[in-house]
Amino acid sequence: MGSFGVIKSIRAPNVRFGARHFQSLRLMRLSRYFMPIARETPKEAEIVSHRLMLRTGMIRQEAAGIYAWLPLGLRVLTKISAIVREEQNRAGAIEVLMPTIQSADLWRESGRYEDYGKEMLRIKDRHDREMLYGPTNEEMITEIFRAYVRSYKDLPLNLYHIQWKFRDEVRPRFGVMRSREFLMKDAYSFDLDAAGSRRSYNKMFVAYLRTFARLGLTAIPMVADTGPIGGDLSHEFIILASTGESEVYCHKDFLSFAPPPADIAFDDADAMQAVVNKWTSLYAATSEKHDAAAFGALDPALQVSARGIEVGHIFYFGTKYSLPMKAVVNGPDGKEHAVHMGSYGIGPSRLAAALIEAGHDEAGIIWPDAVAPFAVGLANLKVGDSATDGACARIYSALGKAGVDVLYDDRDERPGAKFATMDLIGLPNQVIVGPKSLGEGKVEIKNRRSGARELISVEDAIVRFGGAA
RNA sequence: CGGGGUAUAGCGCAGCCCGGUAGCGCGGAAGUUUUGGGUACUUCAGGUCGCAGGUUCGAAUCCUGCUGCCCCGACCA
Repeated sequence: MGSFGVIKSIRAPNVRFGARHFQSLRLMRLSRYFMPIARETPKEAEIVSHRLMLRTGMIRQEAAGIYAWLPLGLRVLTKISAIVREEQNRAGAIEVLMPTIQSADLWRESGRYEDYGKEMLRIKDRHDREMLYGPTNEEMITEIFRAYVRSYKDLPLNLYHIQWKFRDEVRPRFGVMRSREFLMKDAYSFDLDAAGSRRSYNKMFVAYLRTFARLGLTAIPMVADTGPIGGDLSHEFIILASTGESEVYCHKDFLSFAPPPADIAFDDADAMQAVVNKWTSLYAATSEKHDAAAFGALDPALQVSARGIEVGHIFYFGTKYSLPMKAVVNGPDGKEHAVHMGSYGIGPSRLAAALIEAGHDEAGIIWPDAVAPFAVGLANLKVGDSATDGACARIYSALGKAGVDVLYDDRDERPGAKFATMDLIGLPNQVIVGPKSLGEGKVEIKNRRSGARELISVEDAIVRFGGAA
C-alpha cells in the first residue's frame, strides 16, 4: 500500500501542472498501458516481423492488408516518421498534407485513371461522382504546383507529405510489409530542366542514405525498374535481411560505407553528386536487373548475394505529368517550360516491419535506439517491496525528467514473465530492480542487443541512461 | 486472377468420418502457493460452433449456396 503511494506521487505532479500529455509520451507504467501481448503465435502470421508485431500488440488486423496501429506500434511508426521528416526537411523538402481521397477527374488528366487497373480503389460519393482512395499523389501535387507556380525563379521546389495510401493488392501478405493500406512519405521535386531535376534527385538520394543510417539500417541503392510511374532514372534502397522478399546482389564494400554526415551541404551540387557517385560506383542490383557476368567478374570474396527488402524508391520521370497536366513555368528565355519532376518514396509502416526483420532473435524484437518505442524498460521484480518500489520510483522519475522514454513494468507478475516481456518487445535497455541485487545497493542493467548485463548502483543507472544523478 | 486450405471461447486447437445439444491448453477473474527467466494447484466466468437455406424427431457434425481469412503462384512500395 505504501509503495503504491510512492508510485502515485510520480503521476500526481504531471496532472497538477498540466504536463500530463508531455510526460505520458515519455513515461508509461505497464499496469496502466494498453499493450496486449499474446503468448502464442497467431497462426496467420508467416514471417517473423508479422508474428512479432501481432504478439507484442503493435498492430491488429482489421481486414486483409488493413491494420490498426496500437500504442506500441504507433510509437515506433511515429518515431520512424519523425526521422524521415527531419531528413526531408534537412534536404530542403517542404512538408504538405494531401488528402487520401482524390477526384477521378484529376487522374483522367494524366491518363492514369484508365491505366491503373484494379489496384486502385474506386469510390463513388453521394452525388455519384467518381472518387478514389489515392494509391499515390503525382497528379495531385502537379495540380497544386501548376495552380501557383509560374516562374523558374520559384524553382527548385520539393514538396512532400506523409500520408496513408491504398493499393488494392490482389494478395496482401506479410503484415504491414505488404499491406493494402500503408503509410508513405512521398516527395515530389520540380525543376526547370533535366539537369536541375538531377540535382534534386541527388539531394533525395543523400537524404535517403542519412535516413536509413539513422534508423540503424544499412540500405544499399540499387538500380531499379521504373515501374508503372515511368521514367529513366531510378534507385531502390534495399536493406539486407535473411527473410527478405527478393534476391539481391552487391559489392561487399557497400556494407562498410559511411553515411553522409549531418552537416553535409545539400546546396553544394558537387558534394551531392560526389556522394551519389560513390554509392553508385560499385555493383548492386536486384534480381530483375542482375547482370550475372558483371557480378561474377568481381573477386568472389567481394560478392554479396543476399535477401533484401525494398524500403525506399526514388524516380526521375521528367515531364510525364507536367506535359499532359500543363504544369509549366516561364524560363529565363521568356518561354514556357514543362517542369521536370521526380518522386521519392519511403514507407514508414513497411519500415517498422523491415526493422524487425533486420533486428530480432528467438526471444523477440531488438529495436535500434532511434525508433525503439521506449529507450528503457524498467522492471520491478517485486512490486510491493518498499526497497524495489522506491528504487524504481527514483529511476522512473529521474529518467522522465531527463526526457528519456521509460516503460515501467510495475505489474504484479513473476520475474520470469517480466524478463520475457522485456525481451519480446525489444527495448534497447533494461533496468532490472530486484531485492537480491538491491540488497547490495545495485540494480542490473541489460543491453537487449548484446545481452550484456552489469550490476551498478541506482544513481549510476540513472546517469547511464541520460538522467541527472 | 488461377490453385489449395481453413472458419468451434480473447489466442492456439480437439470434436465432424460414425448426427444426440461442445471440450482442452494458454489468456481473464477469485484464492492458496511461489518470488531473479513465462511457478504449481483450486474455483469461476466466457461460445449466435462464419452466414443463409436444406435433410432429420434432433445438425458443430450430413447436403447446397454465400462470405471472411490464410498459403502457393502470377503481380507489387
